[in-house]
Amino acid sequence: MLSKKTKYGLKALTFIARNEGENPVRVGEIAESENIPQKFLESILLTLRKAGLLGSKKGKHGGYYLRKEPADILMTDVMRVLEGPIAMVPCVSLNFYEKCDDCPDEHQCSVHKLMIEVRDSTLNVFKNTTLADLSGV
Amino acid sequence: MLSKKTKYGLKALTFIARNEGENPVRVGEIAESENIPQKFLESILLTLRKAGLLGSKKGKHGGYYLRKEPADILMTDVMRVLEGPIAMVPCVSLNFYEKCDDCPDEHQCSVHKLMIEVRDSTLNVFKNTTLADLSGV
DNA sequence: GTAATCCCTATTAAATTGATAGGATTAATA
DNA sequence: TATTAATCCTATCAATTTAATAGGGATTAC
Repeated sequence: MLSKKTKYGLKALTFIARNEGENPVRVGEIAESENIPQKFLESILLTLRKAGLLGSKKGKHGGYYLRKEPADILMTDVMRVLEGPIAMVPCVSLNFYEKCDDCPDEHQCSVHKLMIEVRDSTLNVFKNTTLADLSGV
Repeated sequence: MLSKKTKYGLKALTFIARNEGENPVRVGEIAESENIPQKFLESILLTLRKAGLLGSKKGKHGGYYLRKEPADILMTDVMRVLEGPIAMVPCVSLNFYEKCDDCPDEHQCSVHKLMIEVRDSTLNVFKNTTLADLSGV
C-alpha cells in the first residue's frame, strides 16, 4: 500500500508545479485545495525540502517552491524520499540492501528472483516519469 | 514492503513444488527447511488451501500438496491471496476498487495516473510468472 | 488406541502510520 | 519597531497492522 504520506506528498508536488508563480506556494493553500491535514502536510513538505526537492521561504509571503524544473524531477527520487526503498524486500534493494536472516543463499531464493523482476519493472516506470508528466506542466 | 506472510507463503509453495512425491509435504518439514515459525506457517498454508491453491490431507502421513501443476499457478493469484490487492492504491485496483474520499475527480489525479502505470507493470510480471518459474520445476 | 498431522480461534507484543499539539523562528510591512 | 503570517521543529498519541504464540480440536494411518 502507498502510504498517505507519499500520496499527499505527490499531490502537493503536483500542486506546486501547477501553481508556480511570483510567490512560493503556501502550505495552507495546498492543504485546503487537496484535502490534506495541514499539520501533516507541513511535516511532509519539510521532508521534501530536506531531501533537496523543494526550497522554502519563511515569513510573510513565504511558502514552498521547486528546486528544479518539473521535467527534471524523477519519480525515483521522489518515491525514495517519501516511501523509502522501491524494492519490496531489502535483499533486492539497490539503495538500501540488507541480507535476509532466514535465507542461506539468496541466489537460490525464489522470492528474491521474483522480487528483482518486480523491482526492475517498477523502477522502469519511476525512472521514466517526471513531475512534468504528473502535473501536465 | 512485502509482508512476511507473503514471503513465507511463496517460499512454502516453492518448497512444495520442489518436493512433491508420494506423500504430501508436512508443515514441519517446510518450517524447518525454510526457517519459518511453524505455527505462523500453518495459518498461511491454511489460507492458501482455502483459496484453492493447495490441497491437504490430515492425520499421519498428511500434509499439503499443489492443486495444479506449478506451471499453471500464476503469481497474480498467489499474490492476491497472500498480499492482497496488487495495486498500491484502492482507486486503481482492478479487483478491490475503492474511491478515494479526498479526491474529487480521479481522472485528474496525478497519483492515480502514476499508480495505474505501476500497477500495470507489476501485473505484467505476476501475469507472466508461474510457480514453475520460481521453483525451477 | 495412539501418535502424527492438519484445523481453528483467540490473544498478544511490537511496529508503523496518520494525525495532532504547541510553540520557536523568520521575514515582510505598516 | 510591532504585528502578522508563514515555515520549522519536537513531542505525543490513537488506531491499525503485522508477526508470532498458545492451546487445543478433529482426523487419519497404523
